[in-house]
Amino acid sequence: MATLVEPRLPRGMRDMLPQKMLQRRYVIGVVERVFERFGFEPLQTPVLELQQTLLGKYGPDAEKLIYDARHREGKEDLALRYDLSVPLSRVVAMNPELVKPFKRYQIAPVWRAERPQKGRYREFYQCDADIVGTSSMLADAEIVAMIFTILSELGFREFVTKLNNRKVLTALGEYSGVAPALLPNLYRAIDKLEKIGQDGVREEMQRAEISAETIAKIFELIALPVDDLNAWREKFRVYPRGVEGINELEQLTAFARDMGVQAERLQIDLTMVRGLEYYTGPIFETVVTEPKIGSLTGGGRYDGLIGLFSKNSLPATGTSFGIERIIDVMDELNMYPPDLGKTVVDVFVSVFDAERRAASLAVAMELRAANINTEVWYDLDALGKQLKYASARGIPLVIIVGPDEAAANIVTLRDLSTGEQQQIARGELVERIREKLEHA
RNA sequence: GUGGCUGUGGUGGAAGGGUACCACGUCUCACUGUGGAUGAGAAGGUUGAGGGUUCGAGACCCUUCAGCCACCCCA
Repeated sequence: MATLVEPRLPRGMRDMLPQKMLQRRYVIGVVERVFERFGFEPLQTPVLELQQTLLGKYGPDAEKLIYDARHREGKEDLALRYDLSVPLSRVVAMNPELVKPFKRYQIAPVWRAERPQKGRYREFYQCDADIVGTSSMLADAEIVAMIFTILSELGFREFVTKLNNRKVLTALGEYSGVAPALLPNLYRAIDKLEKIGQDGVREEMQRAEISAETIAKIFELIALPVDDLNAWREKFRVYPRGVEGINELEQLTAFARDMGVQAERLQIDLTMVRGLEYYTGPIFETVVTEPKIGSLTGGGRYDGLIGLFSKNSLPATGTSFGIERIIDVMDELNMYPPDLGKTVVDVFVSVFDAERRAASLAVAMELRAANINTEVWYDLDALGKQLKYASARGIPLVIIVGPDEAAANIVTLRDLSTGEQQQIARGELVERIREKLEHA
């Protein structure tokens, strides 16, 4: 006798039951449609990559979270993908014939062995859209405009995209004279400004052994008004990368405005840092402020990444939507459209008795042939039981084919939401049900 | 990865150390050509797992796993 195995899920992973899948499909559908409206095309890549493809791309902290995926007896060193940008870069490097600029989107699971929490899972979907092969700030701006379109269409009202530039951060380090080895610490500290305030950041820097003099210089910079880009340019006069970064930001926001993005939705934040090591230019992060739920997207320009896979380096920029967080929030606030049903099934065809079963099956198959999602009942049970089932499933329409109907060559159509019933001639079956579904 | 909190049948909750209870849900039956109602009944847990203390543990201790929160990091 086999011993029972306790059914359990691996840490940080979850099943998506049908009800949940309907919601996910809705969100993903919105995102997909907008991606395509902006000219992005789908791409799929294997969930496994060679370890060498992934290693050395994300920085040491992130790298620890990569799942090893070697086959017991296999010879290849494999890993579960950690994000979608690195696989994209690999694809672009392997397929030089792709017409540039290459715009693709990918909505697929990635794996990170982090400690799970609400809205943070070890297996989660990323929704990425990237543009490869242009250095134009218009590409970055288009990404930002697209983020806004998607969030608006999902029903979010208040959000703001924070913009910064890696070049500015680099210049900030140069200007203040931080030892290169301490740069990551510096960035980490700065990034917390909003959260822990100036004093907190100062303490953090002191702990990171950044000299008092350096700290003073950094605060001198941070204190500059963010909207006065000229002041920044002035400070960075002898640090051309910094000026370049500022210019890029200026251009990016100008382009975004040309695409109808409201000025107050863009916030240049020279203290915003994104962790991934491969970013080289503008970086962005969209924060939803009402309701206050924090960062829902993150992205930026990574002009060097493809060059790690190919002699022909190509500039690239893109964003990733935190779709899991979006779904969690939409669940909490019930932001799904009211017509998002409980089931995909439109019609339930009841079976009256053995004599009438063939008639019911014929009706069901006719509806299915007409592309109407239809279920039939399998056993010979009382009508009441069948209706109870349809009702519990949330199926909107029920068809009854009993002796009376068979004799008159009609069927009875019951609308479970209203309780209304009507007789329909067999010949008009599909047509009438279509009408009914459209009005629902 | 670090720290804290939590862990009881499918779900939500209850049980002052003495051998698990309630609600909802599920299933069956009745109401028998029509559901979400009602009535009757049933199944389902050894209290996340493992060990210990005790005459005796869901309750105390240890270990472990998981979830949640904070940190880290990030989507």
